[in-house]
Amino acid sequence: MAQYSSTLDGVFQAVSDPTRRAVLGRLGAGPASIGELAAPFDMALPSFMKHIGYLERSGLIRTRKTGRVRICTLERGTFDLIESWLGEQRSIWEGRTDRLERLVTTGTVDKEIPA
Amino acid sequence: MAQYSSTLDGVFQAVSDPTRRAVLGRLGAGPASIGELAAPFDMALPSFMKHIGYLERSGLIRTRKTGRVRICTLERGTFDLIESWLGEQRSIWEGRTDRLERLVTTGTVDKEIPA
DNA sequence: GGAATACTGAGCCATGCGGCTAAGTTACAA
DNA sequence: TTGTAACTTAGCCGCATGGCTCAGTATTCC
Repeated sequence: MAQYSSTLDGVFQAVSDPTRRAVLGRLGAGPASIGELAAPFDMALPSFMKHIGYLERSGLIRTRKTGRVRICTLERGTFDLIESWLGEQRSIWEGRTDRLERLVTTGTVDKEIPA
Repeated sequence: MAQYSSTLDGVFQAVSDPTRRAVLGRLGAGPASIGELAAPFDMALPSFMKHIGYLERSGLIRTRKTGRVRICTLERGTFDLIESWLGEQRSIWEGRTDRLERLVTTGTVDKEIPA
């Protein structure tokens, strides 16, 4: 229901777990219910639901409930956060010092999406 | 000394912390000592050293000690792990089902670098 | 040699994560 | 209306993370 703000922290954390990456892979092929998503894993449902929770809070997926079934869909746009961070990193290597200056003075390279 | 094996788990985990991302940003401009790297952060040195440890274990940086100073350098190649994962993800969206099949049967999209 | 610099190691603490079970709740089916 | 299916909530457990302090080691400088 609520729109979760996607942060690099949250996205990278979400994606650092193999179970969650597998779920993202599956959802890349199209929406699926919790039950379908959970099936391949030898894990109790409540445990699996925690993973879904992280993915949703990170903004990488969205879910909606229809009847007694919850359907999950991929939020492809959120992956751009990762890509743009990679790009920034590489642009630093290239020696574009404009951004570097800010980095040295503020000690951060974070770029968060506006809520 | 030891070559650490870079896994997606480790790399994403390492990169999910703002302090560590800032360090990577700084190192993008060239090697630096622990002291130089730690300076911008309001944090005790041993705490900071833990971050360096994670970065090194993930394979994102390398360090060597010269005299009493430890110098850190970026391992740019490790960033490719992230990029290739993004690429795989996108190729699933494109509908290339070869990889998808493996995904559905094994329940994983992991790709680890051989030790 | 003695002091200062630059880490390093040991260990404590609070919180978060990834798993579990047991007991709800809600919708669909018979 | 009585089940059953598909989550959901609550709460427990052990380990990891991110911070700290305090003490130790190893270089370098005077």
